[in-house]
Amino acid sequence: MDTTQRTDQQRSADQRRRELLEAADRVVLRDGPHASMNAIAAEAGITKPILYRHFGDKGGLYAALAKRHTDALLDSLRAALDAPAERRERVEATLDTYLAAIEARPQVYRFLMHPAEGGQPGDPGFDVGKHSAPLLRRMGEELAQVIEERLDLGPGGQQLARVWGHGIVGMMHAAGDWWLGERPCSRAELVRSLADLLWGRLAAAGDRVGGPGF
Amino acid sequence: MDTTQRTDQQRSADQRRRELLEAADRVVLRDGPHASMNAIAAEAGITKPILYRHFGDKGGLYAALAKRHTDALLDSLRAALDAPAERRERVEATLDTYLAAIEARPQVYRFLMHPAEGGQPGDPGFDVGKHSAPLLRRMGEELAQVIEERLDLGPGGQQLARVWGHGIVGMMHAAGDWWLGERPCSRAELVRSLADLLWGRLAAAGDRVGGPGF
DNA sequence: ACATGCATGTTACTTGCGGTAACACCAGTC
DNA sequence: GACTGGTGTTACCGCAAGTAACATGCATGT
Repeated sequence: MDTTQRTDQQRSADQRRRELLEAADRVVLRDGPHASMNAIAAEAGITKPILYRHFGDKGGLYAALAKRHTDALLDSLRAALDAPAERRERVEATLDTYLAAIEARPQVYRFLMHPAEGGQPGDPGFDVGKHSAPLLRRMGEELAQVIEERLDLGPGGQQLARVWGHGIVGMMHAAGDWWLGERPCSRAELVRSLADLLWGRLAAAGDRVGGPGF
Repeated sequence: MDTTQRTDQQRSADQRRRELLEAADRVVLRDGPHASMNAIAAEAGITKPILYRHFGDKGGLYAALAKRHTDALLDSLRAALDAPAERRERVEATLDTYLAAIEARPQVYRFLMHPAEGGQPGDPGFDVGKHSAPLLRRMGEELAQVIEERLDLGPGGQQLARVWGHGIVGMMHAAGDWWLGERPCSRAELVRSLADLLWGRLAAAGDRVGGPGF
């Protein structure tokens, strides 16, 4: 077994894989998550079985595709999270980074959020929590880690950080999703409003005249 | 055209529709969102074409099904939101109501959150925002309305309330989804942590030793 | 009584997609 | 020149969505 040959083959295989992923990317970007394996294969200039040899099944391809974009987005977010500025500014930068990303490529975003597969055909249907958008989970965990590292939350802080991580990510996601659909305001306003929410303005707001507040 | 006859037919049709929906409910609860039209028809003791006559297509059936559960859940949430207590207590009650619901029937919850269809086959693929879980949207709008009605948020308050409504719902959803999968703590603890987040504890927390905070 | 609607139900089909089996080609290696 | 391993193909299976086309029960109008 020659090492150089093996390396060459490996490199070429990886190269091929990357090409296939880029083709798949184009198709998903054009057709949305409904893209069929046939269409992807055609875009790549080949036929289905090759895709299956490389990625196992559709879930595998989608997972690989999702990983690429998720990694890229997470890198951006980490950069915003690590910027040298005070807390509020960092939070706003992170929110804005995420929103800018989904605004720039809504198709990709939509694909990442709704893989809509994940469950093996033979599953006894009860895997809630595992399949819902891995991107959200990864972002949640990442943010949780940052929070836990940098904030002093007292006893039980680690768990609190995880809850907050997932909660904040979910807030960002849902608000972004809604905003992307209705565009009721500018991105900057949205960022500001969300940061205000996280800064406790909900608790601080006064009651309206006429009854007890929410 | 006799009115009584028409009414009778209508009533019977509605009755049938309800029966079909309940059968579909059972199947979805048992098999998850992968339930096939054949399976649902079999459960109802009939065959496919009848389902299609009643609901148009699978999306129609799923939409009808989702509406039932969404309405039910929203009623519960409204009750929690309207309880006679102070703001923090209401928020906690609302969070707890939602979490209790998804905890009690994860299959239903999962079905509601991942319809995974929605787009017409002929769509020119760019309807981001419309298809992602109608339940989240409805809850967001509902909460926004409550917030706007009861809180004095100053100028731009209406828009702020909408952002917050969707944001809070998203936070609740994502945290609940994660919690349901990992069960890292009790429901009460989760509720408390999320309420703390909304109450500004993130902004108030002190930096950890060794560097600027998040 | 008989024909006319009309809703309800069926069987049998088409279409399209995920996934696979079997075969063909084209390097390099012994 | 036979052997091996990777790349590629065509042709197929299974399954689920969705659709004709036909059959039946039951009220009505003449």
